[in-house]
Amino acid sequence: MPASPPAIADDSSVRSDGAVGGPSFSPLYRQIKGLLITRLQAGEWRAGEAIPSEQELAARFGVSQGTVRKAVDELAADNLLVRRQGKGTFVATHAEEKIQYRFLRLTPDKGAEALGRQLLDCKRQRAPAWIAKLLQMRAGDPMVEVRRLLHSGGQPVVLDEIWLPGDLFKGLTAEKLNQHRGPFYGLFEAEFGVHMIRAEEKIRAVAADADSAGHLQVPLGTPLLSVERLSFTYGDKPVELRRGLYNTSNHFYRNELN
Amino acid sequence: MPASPPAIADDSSVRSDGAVGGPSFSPLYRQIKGLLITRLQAGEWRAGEAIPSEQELAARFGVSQGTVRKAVDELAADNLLVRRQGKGTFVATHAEEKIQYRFLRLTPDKGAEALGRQLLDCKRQRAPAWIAKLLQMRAGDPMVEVRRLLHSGGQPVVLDEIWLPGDLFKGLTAEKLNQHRGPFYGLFEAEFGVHMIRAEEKIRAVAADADSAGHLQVPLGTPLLSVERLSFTYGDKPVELRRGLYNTSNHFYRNELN
DNA sequence: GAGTGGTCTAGACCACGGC
DNA sequence: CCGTGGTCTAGACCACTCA
Repeated sequence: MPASPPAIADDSSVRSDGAVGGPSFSPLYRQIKGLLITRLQAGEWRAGEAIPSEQELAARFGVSQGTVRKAVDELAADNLLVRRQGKGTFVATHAEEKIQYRFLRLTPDKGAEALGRQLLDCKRQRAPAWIAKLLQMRAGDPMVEVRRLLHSGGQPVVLDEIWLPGDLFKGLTAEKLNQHRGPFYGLFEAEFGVHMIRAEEKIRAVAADADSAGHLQVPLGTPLLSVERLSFTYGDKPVELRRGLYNTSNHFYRNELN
Repeated sequence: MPASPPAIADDSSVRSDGAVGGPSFSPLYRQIKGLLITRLQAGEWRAGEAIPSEQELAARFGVSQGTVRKAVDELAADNLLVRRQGKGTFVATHAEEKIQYRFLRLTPDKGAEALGRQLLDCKRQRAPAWIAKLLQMRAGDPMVEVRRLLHSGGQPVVLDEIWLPGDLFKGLTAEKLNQHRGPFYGLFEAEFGVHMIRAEEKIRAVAADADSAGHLQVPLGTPLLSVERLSFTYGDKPVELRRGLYNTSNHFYRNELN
């Protein structure tokens, strides 16, 4: 194929012109990236599975391997895909990763104790307005509410409240959550096909109230880290709201700035 | 130049072999990247200035433009360089950026008030052991200590303590800090040639003590966000330690997870 | 040894910015 | 108009994994 202007042989309408009023230009590799995201979203390949080789994708889309490569490069940089030389390119997963809890930035001051989990509660309710708004639902829509504790070295460290859209997590029960090993996000992928690919957190310092002080075994009024997390799947669709209270007397929240 | 194995025509010894005991392999573009970092570190191009064009660098290093491109791509991803189509590639700077305070993650709950600064203190001291350790100095080495407040809408929001190696910041005085407009990091680049390119933060919730409560105008014991930041220049050399206490009643610390 | 991703090259053409 | 970075292609060869 000679160096013809961007045009994809597969499907979906794409443009290469700079027509007035539009996004004005989208390089080929971004269009390929978009197609791949669509496929991922549709569940064409499951979490942890390999996607087709670059050669095969190039043939399928009617572009050169280099163009597919650049699309895959970006998806790997976005943590949607994982490249493994000699083996292939795989759909990123929260399960079976060496780093458990990919989104949890809590670090112990010393040591590296594994975290223990204790489920407190799991019930279905109607979404209050403020949660519905963040999850882009309507107030009163069905919602799942989960409460749990994370322990480190026998001491409770994190009290989490988790809210999920009811229609996406239909069969979710306390039993399922208890049976499952590893992070919830692994379960969400395997059982409900929901991939968390990105999240935004808002962090504040707050004083422990009666409930949190009780669960975290600290005096009333103890300063705690409040971490409000909104997680997104493909297409920037919010699918989980979480509010964690962290006891930071022996742990800290680690962050890297670039 | 035919497709000969990696070998740089410019200078510096590089290897392409997989000899036992070494790092075993370093692609050409990474070696180029290393050379560019060396140049940046040496101050060959100042903050905000353009570096030579890709063609020129390719000629200088005796590699193809594509290889230089990949090196520059990584440096841009690391925020050491900024690409501007049609204009050139520039050395990243904390000054004259639209986003002031590149490393400050504090966000107001509503509005977007500009931050006011108030210098409290600037004195030269001898480094205590714990600071010296983090800054990779010896205890007792000369050190500059700065204290300042950040205001938002007339209210104090952040109390910062900043520690800098004395030998790197020789002429730093309260007067200089007060005269300067914009973030300290801009001044550090222009006056002392010190570029902050990366930082690590440890975040905790703490209770306001007498000093911080006074400066932030909150009751004693108010929960505050404690943000300890260690900043690095080229070569992962730590050059600034900072401890900020944030009043999070009307602001939050924003973070993005990928 | 076959198949995968990873590197390097060379050349053509496009988009953008400023003269 | 020219020079810059940005895209796309085609082909060669290298490094890694696994059967």
